[in-house]
Amino acid sequence: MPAPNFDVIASLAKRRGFVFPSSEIYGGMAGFWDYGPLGVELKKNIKAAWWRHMVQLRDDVVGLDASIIMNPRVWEASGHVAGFSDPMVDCRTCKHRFREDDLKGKPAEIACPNCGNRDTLTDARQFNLMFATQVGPVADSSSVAYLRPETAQAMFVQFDNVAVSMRRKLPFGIAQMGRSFRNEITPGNFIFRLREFEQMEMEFFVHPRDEDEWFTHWVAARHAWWTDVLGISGDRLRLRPHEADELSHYSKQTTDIEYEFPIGWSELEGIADRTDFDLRAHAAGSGKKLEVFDEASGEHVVPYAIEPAMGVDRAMLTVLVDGYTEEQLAKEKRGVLRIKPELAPIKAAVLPLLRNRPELVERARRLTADLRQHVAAQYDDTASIGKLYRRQDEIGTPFCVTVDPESLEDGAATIRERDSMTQERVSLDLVAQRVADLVAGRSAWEGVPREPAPA
RNA sequence: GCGGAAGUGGCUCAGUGGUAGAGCAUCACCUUGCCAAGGUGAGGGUCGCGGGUUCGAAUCCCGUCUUCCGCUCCA
Repeated sequence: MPAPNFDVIASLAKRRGFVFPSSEIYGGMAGFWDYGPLGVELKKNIKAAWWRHMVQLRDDVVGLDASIIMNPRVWEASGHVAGFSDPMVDCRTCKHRFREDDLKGKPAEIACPNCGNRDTLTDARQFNLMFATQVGPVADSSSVAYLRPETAQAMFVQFDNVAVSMRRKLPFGIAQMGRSFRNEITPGNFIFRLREFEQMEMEFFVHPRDEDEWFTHWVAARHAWWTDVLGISGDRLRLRPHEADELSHYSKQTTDIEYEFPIGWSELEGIADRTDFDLRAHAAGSGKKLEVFDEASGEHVVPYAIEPAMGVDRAMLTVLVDGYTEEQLAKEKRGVLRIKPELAPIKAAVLPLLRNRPELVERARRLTADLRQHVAAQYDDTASIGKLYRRQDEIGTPFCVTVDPESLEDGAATIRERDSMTQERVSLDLVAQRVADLVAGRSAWEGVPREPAPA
């Protein structure tokens, strides 16, 4: 079965409380979306899985949580004020659009490269992708500040504070997750391209001589994370090295991790070799040295940064798209969200077989409270048992616990697993622990490098 | 931002000038003994928003917002 279209996922996401259009009752807002009750859980779990792998399991990466608004000089030094903008020129005749810097000459003086007509090109229109705001009571040019278009810069700007306070030597990384803002010309494709989004980025600082092997290491490690931790289908993922002419101004080599969406292969994460571009830029901009002492060579070096950078929202979209399947039943089709238990918003649902038996309902509710001590759990008795299963299948709940009249006698309940459709009878007192163990056991980490690979 | 298409209850859609309908979903009660059973009943839309034409507009016109496709861009 091919990956479902975005509208199928967007529909499910809204209907079941994962993602809502931002400020929908006022007509919405392009490029902005809200995460509903289940969406916030799924997103939180994805972020936790990243942090766990990126920071907790490694002894060479530390975290950072920087402010969204920084001194505007940060963005001047990084090149974003000047370079994070795209002067565009349109052809009024053939409707083609060009980047101004791709044109050979001034728009007013040349013919359209596409249709050949003259006097048809518009003037270049500036489009800075950074949102600007004002800091302080007086709104003038000196109070202009920007919402960060990426989280990365803070890790370069705070490089020295982190290295010194944490007594770091090369190689080491700084990881950060947080909101970024870009005034995209064309947001869209559900939550694929947003104007406000959340990034998870890590700058791994290495000695320049180790650049290539660490780059290779991180490409492999990040790919493994998508398949093994998020459980994304390997055959819908690919690694795509950038051609020389598509590299960013700061990058020496970049490899994208792409997923085959219905809209085509699209970038989920980029692993970029940013060299010493950023540290040097901020050293020059601030006048403060950003370097480390290398004992082996007895020299001060400006480290190279290998950067795995991904979008949280895209990860969530991918988990939904990749996990969604439809099964054709006798007269209806059922949607099933097959996602890793570790990521599921609800780990277990307690479903009484009958709801007109007070003692049964009471026991099931008590079991739910029990489960909540271990995992996110939910109680539901508002439909027939089959329908209750379907509901949970559609939102990705891996385990359903059925309490039946026999439970009151044998003190046991049935745990049904979504993916294997197997059932096991477990003592009521042990259900919570058993579910917790199952969730942990089904979220294996095999194949994911936990230790730094290159010596 | 440009070109094209679209915007009716939570979802999918019908309704093209005369005071909003269906299926599914949701809720309540009854029923229901394991994978979207059944019965009865209920709630929910003024038709994206604003303006105009008209005795009267979801239906015509203008504007606007949003969504989708393409250009473009990136996490």
